[in-house]
Amino acid sequence: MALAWQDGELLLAVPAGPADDARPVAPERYPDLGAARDRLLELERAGPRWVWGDTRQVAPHLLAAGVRLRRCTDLRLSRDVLRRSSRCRWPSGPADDEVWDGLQAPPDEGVPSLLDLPQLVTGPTLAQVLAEHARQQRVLATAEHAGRLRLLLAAESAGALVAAELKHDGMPWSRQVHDAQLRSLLGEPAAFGGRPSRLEELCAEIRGLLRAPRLNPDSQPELLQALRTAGLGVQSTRQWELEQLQHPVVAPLLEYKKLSRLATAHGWHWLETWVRDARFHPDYVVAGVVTGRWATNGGGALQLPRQIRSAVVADPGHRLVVADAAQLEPRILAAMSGDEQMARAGSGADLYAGLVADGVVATRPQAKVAMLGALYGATSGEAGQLMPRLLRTYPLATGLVEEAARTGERGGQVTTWLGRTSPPPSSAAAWTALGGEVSGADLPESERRDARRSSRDWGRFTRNFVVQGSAAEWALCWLAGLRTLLAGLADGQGRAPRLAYFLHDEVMVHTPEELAEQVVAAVHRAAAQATALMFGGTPVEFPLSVAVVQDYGQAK
DNA sequence: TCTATTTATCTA
DNA sequence: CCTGTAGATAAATAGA
Repeated sequence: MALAWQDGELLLAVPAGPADDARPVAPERYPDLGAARDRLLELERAGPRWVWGDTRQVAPHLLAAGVRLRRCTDLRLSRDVLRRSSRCRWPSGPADDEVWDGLQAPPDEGVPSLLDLPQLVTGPTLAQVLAEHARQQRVLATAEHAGRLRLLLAAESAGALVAAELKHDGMPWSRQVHDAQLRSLLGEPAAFGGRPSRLEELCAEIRGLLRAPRLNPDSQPELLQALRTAGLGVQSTRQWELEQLQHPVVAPLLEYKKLSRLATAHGWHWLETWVRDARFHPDYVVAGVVTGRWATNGGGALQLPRQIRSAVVADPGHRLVVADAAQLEPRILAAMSGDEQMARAGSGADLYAGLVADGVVATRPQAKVAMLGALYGATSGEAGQLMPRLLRTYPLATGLVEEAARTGERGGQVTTWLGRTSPPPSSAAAWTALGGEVSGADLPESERRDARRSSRDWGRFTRNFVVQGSAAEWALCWLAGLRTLLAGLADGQGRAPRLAYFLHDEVMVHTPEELAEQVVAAVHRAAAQATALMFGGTPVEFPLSVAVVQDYGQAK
């Protein structure tokens, strides 16, 4: 069931017979989405997987028309995965590269309407959509672990639908609570974009203490100069370095920096820009991070400071169900590597407590440091010291990330559980230089040192890639499954729970109060489904911490 | 004057 | 010998 915008029309290719019947069919043509709406809903009843070029160009208009389709294949996202994956061979030769590589997110001009669609949308033609889909199916037919790749593409495409819905539905946001919180922390806002009153007070205090009456504390060079003139031998103005100092200016300066950050990143200007109709409408970028995590375009949705989370308030008669996957990355590592010892350590709700029980470390904070050190590639400090025991106790789990690191250091590429492959290292020169040692023998020492360093840097990247990327896949499967389960829920008045937020390993659902317990159950079911889909009968558990709250500030 | 980089701080 | 991953965002400043 393929769909494309072409020459100002909506074209629909509906297969005449069974899926393997390749007879060409004449496309159905509609002048706009409104005209096609009833036909789309009729076809949707059979539960098809819709195929289109780019969800960003289709879903906003479907949502504006009140149409929520269940399943799709986003050919742009699928193509990006398949072209890079080491589990399959992308064919060489002409492949409409310029069409697919040039796809841009449509401009964000408020709510899309039914009428202005054809002008806004430029994308692949229906013929190009069908050709690309056929190409991807051929590639999948001969792929290794094709089932995993298909799961990844389905999850990624479902994620694209979720991202569009999150933006459309928005996150409940209380201007009143946000404004009150800003006023209590920052004081009165300034009329002409100047500093809020509390920041102005702190600025005056800092200027007095440093005897620098014209100092702008937002200017790093000016501030550094002023600190040195006051006799403080600092190298930077970073928080951790300032904290070491014994000087009356430190306290107001640190407070100024913290509040200044809040004012500029999530202050009144942010509120005006991003919140309308009591909803925050963030612009998520699916697979915007190389590891497959999501990114955002403006609005800072993935960096909402804890200070203002209490402004996320459920509507009257509603609740927020906030769930996060506890210690997701180490558990993913245990499942991927089949490390039964680590699986046992994670059999309770707290994997770090399990590490203590295994005698690897003495305390829970040490367990956390050691585990993160293994995932990130720490070699020194406390994490480095704890590493030998971790390696000995969990040889399979730690072996997997060590191997990924070695591969990266050699300039190789690594692949996640479902099949997303890391990019090749950027500067080929560094690898030949390192390379090994043979060809690099006549290079100056400084260049060999640079090469060794970038080799190790890349090793840390590939080490983390396999775990972060596979965790992102689990989270995507969880999210997609939850979306499907939520679609079946509604209260007596036809009100439905809606996904409201997604943050790497955390989801939020905005739901009518009487459905809250069903949503909690759905969140758990979706997690169990994600685990089974990805890892079959793994002994590794993926516990959630779930809270039903009135506002986001009450969660965690 | 406009664009690119640096610095700092926020998130998992 | 090296000194833990992935990002976004804004303001100030450096450079064309």
